[in-house]
Amino acid sequence: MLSKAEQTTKYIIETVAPIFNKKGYTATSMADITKATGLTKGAIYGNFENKEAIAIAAFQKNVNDLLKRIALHQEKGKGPLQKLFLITDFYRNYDDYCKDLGGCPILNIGVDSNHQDTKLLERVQYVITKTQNNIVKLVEWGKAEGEVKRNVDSEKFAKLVYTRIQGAVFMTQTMGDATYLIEAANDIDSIIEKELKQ
Amino acid sequence: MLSKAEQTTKYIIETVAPIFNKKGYTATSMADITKATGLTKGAIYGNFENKEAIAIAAFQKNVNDLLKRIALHQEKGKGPLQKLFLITDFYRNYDDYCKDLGGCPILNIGVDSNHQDTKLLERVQYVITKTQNNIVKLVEWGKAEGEVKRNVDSEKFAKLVYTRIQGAVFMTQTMGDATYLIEAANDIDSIIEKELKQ
DNA sequence: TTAATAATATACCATTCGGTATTTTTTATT
DNA sequence: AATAAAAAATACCGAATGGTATATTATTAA
Repeated sequence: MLSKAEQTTKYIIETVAPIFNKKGYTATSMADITKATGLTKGAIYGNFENKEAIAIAAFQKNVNDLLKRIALHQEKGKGPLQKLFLITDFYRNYDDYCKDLGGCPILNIGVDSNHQDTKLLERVQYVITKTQNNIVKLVEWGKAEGEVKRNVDSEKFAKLVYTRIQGAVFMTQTMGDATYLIEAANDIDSIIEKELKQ
Repeated sequence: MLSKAEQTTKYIIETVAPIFNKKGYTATSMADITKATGLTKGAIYGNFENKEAIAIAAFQKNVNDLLKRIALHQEKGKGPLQKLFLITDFYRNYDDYCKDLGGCPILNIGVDSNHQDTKLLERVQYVITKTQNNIVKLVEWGKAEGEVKRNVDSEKFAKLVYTRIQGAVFMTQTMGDATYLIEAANDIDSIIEKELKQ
């Protein structure tokens, strides 16, 4: 059972996560936070050391939710190739997923934290690296299973996939046009078909 | 000849452009501006209506410079295909180009202005649309010259190119790794070779 | 050279900023 | 129900915020 403080901490993070994601670190004020939560500064600073700690917790929350959802979506398939297709499939509806968050946290905080907050930037870099490694593992698993050609450069492929997706995320988000993401997903799928599949 | 005020205006924009590009609209303060320019608020507000006007002028400056450089680079080639290759070639060194600016203005201001400043966002959207249209025109010109296959979807190709590049820009910028941009350029080049070339 | 005008500096405005010490309220334990 | 401990509210801090009215200085044209 969660203590009162733990409940409040959780409530603050959940309430404030989309605000930090939309406005960025500096542009989000303590007033924004107290107003949104209905709590006073005393309550906020009783649960967090400072504003940066709230921002980091908010980003972490958004990312954890995201990674869980991707992992969950992948469970629908069994082999490495099926799971790869399910990753691109997840991003087909990523625009909808992000709407509640106020945009993609990796993109938003990645850009916002650059030149501004090293701690946050490092966390973004960590998540990107981890996600790319997951793709690498799937490809290597695919090779072991005989589903994927042995000569495929898994690292290069993972970079391509993630870069292609994040580009589409940016375009969809700033142009307000979801077709960028859908076309990116289709594009990656056909690369898998043509260049990976054994 | 530029009047005193015009000189000052130009000086302010040039000085302040990288600051807004790095920190974003809200995080850039008037104090940042007066400190960087060595001018007082009187001088700044004598030349600009408000902070937003400075931010817009700064973004416009960064974009105009960028578009000029791309246009200049394209002049090195003659036909439509050569000019297409020169676009991707420009982005091979885009990381260097952006270092003085403090990042890619399209990416930075696109993300920063979303949910924050409609005027700025609209300008970003305009630049993206214009740049994509330039690629469309090159492909169509290529068809007319017989250099490009008739069945190529020029709109789709332009979206792919721009999305692929902006994704690489984001990755290069946040991971501090220029290979993303280089691999994206190589990737697009081989797409041109395989799918566009007659 | 002088007068009109344009450009910049100064001093100040109310408001908001992130943060904190203290008081009050709520919760949990006996 | 009484008490100790935890959590939240209040009231405040100095500094910084964007913006402005006015004073001063520099430029320009007659």
